[in-house]
Amino acid sequence: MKQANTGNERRYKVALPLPLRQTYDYLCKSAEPLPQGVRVRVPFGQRQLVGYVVAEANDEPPGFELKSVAAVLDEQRLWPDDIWQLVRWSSDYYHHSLGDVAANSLPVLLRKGDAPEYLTETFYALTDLGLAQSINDLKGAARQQQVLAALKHQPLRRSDLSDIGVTSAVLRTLQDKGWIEVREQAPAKPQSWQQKPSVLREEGHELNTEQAVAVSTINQQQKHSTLLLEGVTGSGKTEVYLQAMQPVLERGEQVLVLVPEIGLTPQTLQRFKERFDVPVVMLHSGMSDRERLNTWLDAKHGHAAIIIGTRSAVFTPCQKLGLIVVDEEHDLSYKQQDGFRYHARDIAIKRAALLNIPLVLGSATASLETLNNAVSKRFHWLKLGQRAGGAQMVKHELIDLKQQPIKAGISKILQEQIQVEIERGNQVLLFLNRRGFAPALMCHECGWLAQCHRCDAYYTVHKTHQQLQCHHCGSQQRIPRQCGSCGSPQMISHGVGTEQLEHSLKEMFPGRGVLRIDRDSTRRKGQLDDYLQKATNNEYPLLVGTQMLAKGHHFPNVTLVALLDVDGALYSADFRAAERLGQLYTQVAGRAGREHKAGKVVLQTHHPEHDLIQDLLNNGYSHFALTALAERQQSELPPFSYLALFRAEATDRDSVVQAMTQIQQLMPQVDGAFLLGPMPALMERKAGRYRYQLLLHCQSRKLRFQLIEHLLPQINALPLLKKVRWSLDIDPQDFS
DNA sequence: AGCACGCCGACT
DNA sequence: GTCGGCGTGCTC
Repeated sequence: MKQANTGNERRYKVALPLPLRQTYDYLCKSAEPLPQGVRVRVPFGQRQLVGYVVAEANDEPPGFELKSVAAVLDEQRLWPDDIWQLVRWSSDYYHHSLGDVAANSLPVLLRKGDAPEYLTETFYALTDLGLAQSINDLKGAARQQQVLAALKHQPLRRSDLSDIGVTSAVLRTLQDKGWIEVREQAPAKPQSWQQKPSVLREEGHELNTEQAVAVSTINQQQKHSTLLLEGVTGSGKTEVYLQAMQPVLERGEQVLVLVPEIGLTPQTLQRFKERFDVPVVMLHSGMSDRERLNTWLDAKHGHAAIIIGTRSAVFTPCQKLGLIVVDEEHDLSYKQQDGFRYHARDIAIKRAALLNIPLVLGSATASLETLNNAVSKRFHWLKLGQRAGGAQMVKHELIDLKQQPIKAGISKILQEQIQVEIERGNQVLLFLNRRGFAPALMCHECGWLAQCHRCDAYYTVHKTHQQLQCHHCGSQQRIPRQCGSCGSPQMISHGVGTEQLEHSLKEMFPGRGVLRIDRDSTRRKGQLDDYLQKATNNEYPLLVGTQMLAKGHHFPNVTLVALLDVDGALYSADFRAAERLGQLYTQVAGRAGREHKAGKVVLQTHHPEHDLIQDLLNNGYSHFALTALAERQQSELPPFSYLALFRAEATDRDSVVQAMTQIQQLMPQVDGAFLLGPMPALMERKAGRYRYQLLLHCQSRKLRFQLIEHLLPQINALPLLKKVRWSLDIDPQDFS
């Protein structure tokens, strides 16, 4: 073996997990050059960081003394080629620090420098001496006899032995005799699933024509292609996924399934496990760091056949990946909203292209980006129109709030309809996207509204805690007894939130149970699952909830769903608001009347004549979305242009505006690109900071890339940009 | 991002 | 007199 100090000293470019888009040079002695991507522990200022080798440096060395790598953590890079390429591509595409992208793509323990190994566990095993013992010679020692018998086939964990009643004393005795020994080893992995005679545990369901076409189209793909599987709730998307996965698994290839954050339920996992006799693993936020690393290793080494996970799972290495599925591809949780602002769906598409494998995007309410790709034939477009299992189609109704008496946000007509349904023993689901008791506290005498001191927003009234809360910065205070302006004691709440809705429903329908599901009522761990279970079991006739109730849950007994207030989305400053309302409406409609009951969806609005609403209700999401797409084309918005959003915030307004103006002035005049702003964010002041934005529109991704690459070094050289907090968002989804 | 250095207010 | 607030500047 070569001595380390006989190696040559080389200089390396190292990417660090910082928001800085630059590498740092370090020296390292080794016989062979370090491969790209290898983790190194390096001194950085006063601390030590885990960095990633980018390349051996061959430029002019800097004029100061370099530090040396403290430890080389890997012999080879941790990522297989496709993931390493994906990491590099993402860093370019999002103009984000390579070190931070690399760190984000790894489980926490690897980020911190741990070895990419399963945690070893303590096992007890027979020694050669122990193996030679005749068990029958131990007639007087039943426990010892039991241990020897148990260990005869394989080593066991301490906990396995405890389970069969073995005490430490017995083990000690056997150890002293030299018959058993303690071994540190990784847990045994099951026999490789690729060798199994059949990957199926149970046969698939019979497919309708559309499903069968979808499955066979997916299975015909020999190389990379993206397929949009468009189907309303209940049309049997999951069954298509399952049957499309079967031949992939039979070839011994893995499947990666991405799901939205809250869509990751035990039921999802169960469905896969019931169908396939292969190892299924899940990556989600509830797992410990160690569990996540184990799962990551299972995927990388091919022990896991099906890998299900949320956004960050798109970077999970796989030994032999054959198919990627992105379920509910329109879901916002695929876009990371801070730091490395990537979109997991887009990265998944890139990954499938790199691996030359098919990718299925599933949604009842495809995003306009995806829909446009389907329309222009870049994606295969597979449609499931029928509701599987014969569930009946839902009816819909618009209630014009202008002509209605309203109580706690519920119109008279709606109240009557609720009454009818609950008397029949059915459940009713009411959506209101505003938690708390009321969205404002107002003085009855002078109209003064209690406003957050740190944000451009009103306080929300929370009666249960007797508090005013700001939903934007989290500040809270006691409900004042007097008006802050005229001193009048007549303070009244203004508007309706879910908390008030719950109270009012209890008064309107005495003796009927009301279950409220929102962030406030489900704060405790496990509470959400518990409530969802109670809702599914028909324990409450009345269900009240915010958006979090809209996705992925099946309430078979719900026959009436109402969106209490959709006006906000109709005249929003955010050009995506209408698309989201269409998605919410369609998702919610899918909640009503499944199984064997007819369902109805009711929308309450002051603008029943609004084109968007009319289109949505009369022609359905697809038509609505195509109309919206045409409008986007007219106004050159995504997906017909490519956006980049510069955000900046600081405690004083002038610095922010000036900083943004300086960026604006750096921007060259180019055909096919224009810059909008500086403009204040939708909420100009939040948590005591002023926030401004600059929006870059480009005709092509290439132009956007070039412009930003041109701008970034200049921006970094501006002194004022060091005084404000700024960030860059590629393909922004949210303009708040 | 951290972490240190630095210069101004309420406390054992 | 000091502890600590977060503004500013730097990290190979």
